[in-house]
Amino acid sequence: MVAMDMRAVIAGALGDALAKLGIPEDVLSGGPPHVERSAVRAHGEWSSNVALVASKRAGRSPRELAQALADIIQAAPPRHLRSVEVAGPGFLNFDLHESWLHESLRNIVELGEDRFAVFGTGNGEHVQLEFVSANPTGPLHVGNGWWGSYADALARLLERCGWLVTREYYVNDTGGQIKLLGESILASRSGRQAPEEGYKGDYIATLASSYEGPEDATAAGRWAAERILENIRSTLETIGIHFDEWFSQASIEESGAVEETIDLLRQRGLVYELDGATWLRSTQVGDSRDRVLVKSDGAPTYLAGDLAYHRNKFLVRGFDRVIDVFGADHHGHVSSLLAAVEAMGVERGRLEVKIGQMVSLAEGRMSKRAGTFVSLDSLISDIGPDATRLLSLLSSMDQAATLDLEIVRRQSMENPVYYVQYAHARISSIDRVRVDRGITRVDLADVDLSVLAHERELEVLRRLTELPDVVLDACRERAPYRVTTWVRKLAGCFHGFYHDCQVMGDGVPDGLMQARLWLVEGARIGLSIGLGLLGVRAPESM
RNA sequence: GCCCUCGUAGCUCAGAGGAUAGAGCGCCGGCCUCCGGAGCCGGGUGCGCAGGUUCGAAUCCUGCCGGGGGCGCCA
Repeated sequence: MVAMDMRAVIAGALGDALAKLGIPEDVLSGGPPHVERSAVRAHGEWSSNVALVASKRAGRSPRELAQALADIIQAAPPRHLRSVEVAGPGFLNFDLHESWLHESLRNIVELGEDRFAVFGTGNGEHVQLEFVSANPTGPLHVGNGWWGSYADALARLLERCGWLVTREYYVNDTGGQIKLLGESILASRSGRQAPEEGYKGDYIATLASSYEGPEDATAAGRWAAERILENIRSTLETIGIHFDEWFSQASIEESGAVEETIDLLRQRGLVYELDGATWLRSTQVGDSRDRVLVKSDGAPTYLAGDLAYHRNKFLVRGFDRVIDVFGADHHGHVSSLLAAVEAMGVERGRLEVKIGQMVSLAEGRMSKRAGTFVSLDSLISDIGPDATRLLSLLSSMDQAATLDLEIVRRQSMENPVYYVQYAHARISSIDRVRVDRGITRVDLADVDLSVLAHERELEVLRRLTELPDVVLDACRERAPYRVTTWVRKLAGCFHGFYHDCQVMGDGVPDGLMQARLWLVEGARIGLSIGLGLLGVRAPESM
């Protein structure tokens, strides 16, 4: 069954009313009509701007048109409608009877965690999500965790909205960086000075002490990269990030796919030779400068490998859509990638590149040079996996963020992680008390929900009804932090309810207790879905 | 210099064409015969600047100012 959709009910009533006035719905000036939740309670539960956008077409003033629509709707009101009023410049405000919220709660409980706020928008299309993809030359930093948490939460949103998602890590296991890594290992092993620009962390010495392979930079580099990658994998596992595929750059270079890709681009007249190197004429497809594909020493550039990789994604494996999530430091790479992929014949729009902004810590700049580099591992052991995820998903990834660790170290309400998890723990606690007292929850069908009339109760219910919109918006906007914002609001409503409305107790009549038990169950479902999307545990006790 | 991105409360951030711009922290003050006080309630400040589009702009467009990032035969 489908969750009750009040927007559809109201939009339907408006459509019928417009039809009665002889106004076609599809050609309105001033943009599409909206039916949305009122920002202010005094404006009813829902409101619509339809009279504002249709007034020119109708040849009547917005308020006049709104009144005409209101009259028609009043004459045959849809279910749950208490009143419809014209307000402001011509808004229609719909005030609903609380039965709307009671029916919604029934729907939510019946659908449950697995079906409430689930959509088929993606239609089973296959999306490849590439993220983290950090060079296996050192431990992950805080930014990798931040962008990784973003991407993984986005994957969960896409899955809930009907896409099939492959999570993939592109492993830069070849090229100059690996050789440099190997040189650093070899230098450390024999007590020599690390090479200029080489890798110098403690992990280099640790690795070097157990390296028993040949005195060959590439061999040593590959050996070290494998071990570092294993550590990266396990770090990501601790914050709930699991990849379906670890795609090796070396494998694509060795397979001949790079040459095939360059041939493909050459056929389109986009490749030329200069100074012994092979160049991509990317300026012809919208880039700011041409780029080298094959260096004069014969080795392919990172771009060439990446283009072959993207050709593989689209033209070999046939993903319908690809989303790359890169850190801000990969920014310079984006325009050439987009341009070249389009030049391969992949329609613009099938490749999306999301760039995460830089992250800093409130208690000190994060800088490799200054030696204040903070590893993701140390962050996780400091504040825990849940806080690491939630902190990363607190705000938009488009904005450079400052993480305040002091707050999430506290075990109190100021800490958003505790705030939302505690709400869930309280729900579980209520259920434990219920069982201890031998109270049975009556079948929902036999419970009268109309006794839920306290403002605290209604707030929780209203919030719950927003979740489907939140999921859809967050997915479409690629903005998982919107789920976080909602979860925090729901938790807030729940704490307020819990404070003012005792569920079980001497003064609480049986009927009200039963209704409240179901409200608590609804809140549990909403919190579980939200936290699940964020990859944050929903604990039963804390 | 060019490209991208972001400027919202003292701080960290929501709001992304709608009506009176919201939270948390910090600061001040209330509330414990109560399923977990790890909580709840109240108190006030703000859309970087200037134009434009629109019935309506924090939101879209242009310019400027400011922060961050990028512009390698590195990845």
